[in-house]
Amino acid sequence: MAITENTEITEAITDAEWAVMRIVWTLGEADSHTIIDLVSQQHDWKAATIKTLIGRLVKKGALATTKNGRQFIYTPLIPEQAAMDTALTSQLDQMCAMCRGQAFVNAIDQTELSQTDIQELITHLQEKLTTAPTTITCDCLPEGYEGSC
Amino acid sequence: MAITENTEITEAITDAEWAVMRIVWTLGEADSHTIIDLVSQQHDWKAATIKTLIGRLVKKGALATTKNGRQFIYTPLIPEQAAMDTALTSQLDQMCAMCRGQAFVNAIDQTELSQTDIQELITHLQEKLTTAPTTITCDCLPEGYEGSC
DNA sequence: GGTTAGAGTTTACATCTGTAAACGTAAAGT
DNA sequence: ACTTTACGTTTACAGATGTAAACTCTAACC
Repeated sequence: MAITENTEITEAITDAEWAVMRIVWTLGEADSHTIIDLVSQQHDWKAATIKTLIGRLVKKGALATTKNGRQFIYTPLIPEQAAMDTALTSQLDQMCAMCRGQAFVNAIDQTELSQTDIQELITHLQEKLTTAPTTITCDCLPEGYEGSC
Repeated sequence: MAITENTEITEAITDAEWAVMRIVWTLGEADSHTIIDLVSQQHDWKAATIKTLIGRLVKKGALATTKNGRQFIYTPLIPEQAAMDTALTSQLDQMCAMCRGQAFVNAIDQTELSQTDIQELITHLQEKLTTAPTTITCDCLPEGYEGSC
């Protein structure tokens, strides 16, 4: 007797759907009017388009609905940070293991980070350094093949 | 008089196409037989499928072809690191600016990095720290709205 | 109580992706 | 020269995604 069926929270959120989720994550909950209003100010999408995105997010278990009079209140069923982690990690997982470090360097270079963020990253990295391997092997070729990019 | 038409190197590489690109990036160049052979060992795809992917990559300007007898030699037209950066950055760009730091922390936690990588990251971060803002504002809502996630 | 507006649902449709068979053609072997 | 191979191209097709109109109700207003 689960509250929500929660068959599998793990349906990937598409690029367009991210825009909707960000609104709901930030507000905590929102009705469709609010979502449509705010998303329209960021993207040149018709209300109908945003309705479709909301519907798909509900169907894929990313948003919960609570009846409120004639309309629904939408709330996130998956945490924002978890969605971000999943998105980043799946992207990284398909890249050469050996090159991921450099990818981080470049991504971090191009990202505005707060002093606190940076300090936390440094701390984590220093901790990670204590158990880090000397080298990471390129995993672009199948088992048994040599090569590195 | 460009060597290659290079209309726009910026066509995104899809998940399946990454598998092909990684082989070519690692080998520097490869004929289709080699690509099909190696990719088949990593993915349960038919040769025809891999041929399709190669064809699409050529069409979208990610791979160059050089005739060699009855077949082609394929070479990357976009650098691996650039593709990785683009993929990561576009992912990050659609996430809340305020949460990106934490996303990095989590992603780095789940990624194996070499001592050298980590040290380079720390150095970069220490450098970045000198000009970092105290806080990053949540940019999930449209201009003029308050809110943070 | 009848009308209406607006919320959610259905339907639509082109393009992109993943996956693959079929085909045309020229090189390679006999 | 003839056949076979196999490389690249064309075609196929279902499901995902972006984008949006049309439709169905029911709650709200007069």
